[in-house]
Amino acid sequence: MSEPASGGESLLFLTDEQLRKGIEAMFFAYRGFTADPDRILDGMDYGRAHHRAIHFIHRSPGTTVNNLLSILGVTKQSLNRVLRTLIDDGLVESRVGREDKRERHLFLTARGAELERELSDAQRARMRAAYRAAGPVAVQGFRQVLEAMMDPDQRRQYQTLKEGGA
Amino acid sequence: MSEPASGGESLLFLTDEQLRKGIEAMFFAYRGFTADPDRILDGMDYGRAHHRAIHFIHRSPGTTVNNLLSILGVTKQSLNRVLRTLIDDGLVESRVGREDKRERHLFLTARGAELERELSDAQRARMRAAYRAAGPVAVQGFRQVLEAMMDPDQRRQYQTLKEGGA
DNA sequence: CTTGGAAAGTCAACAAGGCTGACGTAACTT
DNA sequence: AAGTTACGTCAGCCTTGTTGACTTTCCAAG
Repeated sequence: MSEPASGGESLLFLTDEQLRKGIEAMFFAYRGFTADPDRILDGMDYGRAHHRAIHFIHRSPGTTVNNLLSILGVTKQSLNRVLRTLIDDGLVESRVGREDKRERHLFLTARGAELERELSDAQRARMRAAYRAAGPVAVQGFRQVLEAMMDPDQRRQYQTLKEGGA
Repeated sequence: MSEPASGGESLLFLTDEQLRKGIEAMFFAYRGFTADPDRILDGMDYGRAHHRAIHFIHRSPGTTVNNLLSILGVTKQSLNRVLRTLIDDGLVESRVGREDKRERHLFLTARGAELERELSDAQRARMRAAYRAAGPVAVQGFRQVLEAMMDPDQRRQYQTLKEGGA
C-alpha cells in the first residue's frame, strides 16, 4: 500500500496517528455530548435509555414500539422496561392502534414534553456553543464525517428522520 | 422548504431543528464508531470497557492506574475489574513503579498488542473511509466541532494525548 | 371458518459494567 | 510518628443490555 504521498491539492494520506486522534476526539466528545442530560437525569429514576426514548417519541409522535425499536437498535424487552416506567409515571402515553390493534402508538404527555424540553435544552445549548465556536464551515464538515461514519442502515434511519422533520 | 439562509459565512443563527440533526448525527455515528470493535469483542469475554483500557495503555505505555482512571472517567473499582481480567489473561502487564513503588505501570504484552491491533485496525478502517468520503476540509471541521463539544477537563486530556503522541 | 404463522407486547432471568462504601497495605511526605 | 497517596479488593446496588418463553392479535391460506 504505497500511497502517492500528495493527493493532488490535498492529502488524503491518513496516518494511523491522525486517525487515532479522530478516534479519541469521538470518545471524549461523546462524553461531553451526554454529560448534561445525564446530570439532569441523575437523581430522577431515569437514565440515558429513557432520554433516548423520550427524544425519539418527541421527534416522531405516534411512532410504534417496533419503529422505535429499530431506531434505537435495542431489543424490545430492553425498550419495554424503559417504556413501562415512562408510561407508569405518566410521561408517555401508549394508544392501541386504530387500524392494527397489536400496535401501540406512543406520545409524550404534557409532563413528558416538559422533561424532553429540559433535557434537549441542555443538550442543544452545548451543541449550539460548539457550533458557534467552530463556525459554519466546520459544522458542515462535522456533519459530513459523522454521516460517513454511520452504518448504511443507521444512515438511512438518520436521513429519514432528517427529512421527516423539516 | 423554509431554510433560513444558512449560507456559508453568514450569521450563526442556529435553529433547534439544525441542532437536533447534529444531536442525532452524533447518536447514530457513535453507534457506527463502536460497532466494529464491539463485533470483534463479542464472543471473547471482553467488552467495550476492555477495549478502552487497551487503547489507552497502547497509547501511553507505562501509564499508571491512576492516570488511566482519570482518562477513562470511571471509578477504580470499575477499572480494576476490567484490568484484573486483562492481567490474568496475559494481555496486560503491571509493573511496580521504580521510583514510586506504590504505582503500577501498565503495558500491553505481545498478545495484548495483537488484540489492540485487531481492534484498532477495524476502527481505523471505518474512520479512514469516513475521512476519505468527506474530504480534508470536512475532517478539519469535524475535529473542531468535537473539540468544542468536550468539557474543559476532557479537552485538556485530549490535547495532552494529542501532543504526547506526535 | 378455521388454522397456522407472524407481529406486538410482556414476564423472568441473567450479564456487563457503571456506582458507592469500607477496609487493608505498602510507600511516600511532612 | 502521623498523615496522605496509590492501589487492590470485597460486598452490594443500579441501569441497561441480552435470551427464552409466553399471550394476544392479526392476517392469509386452505
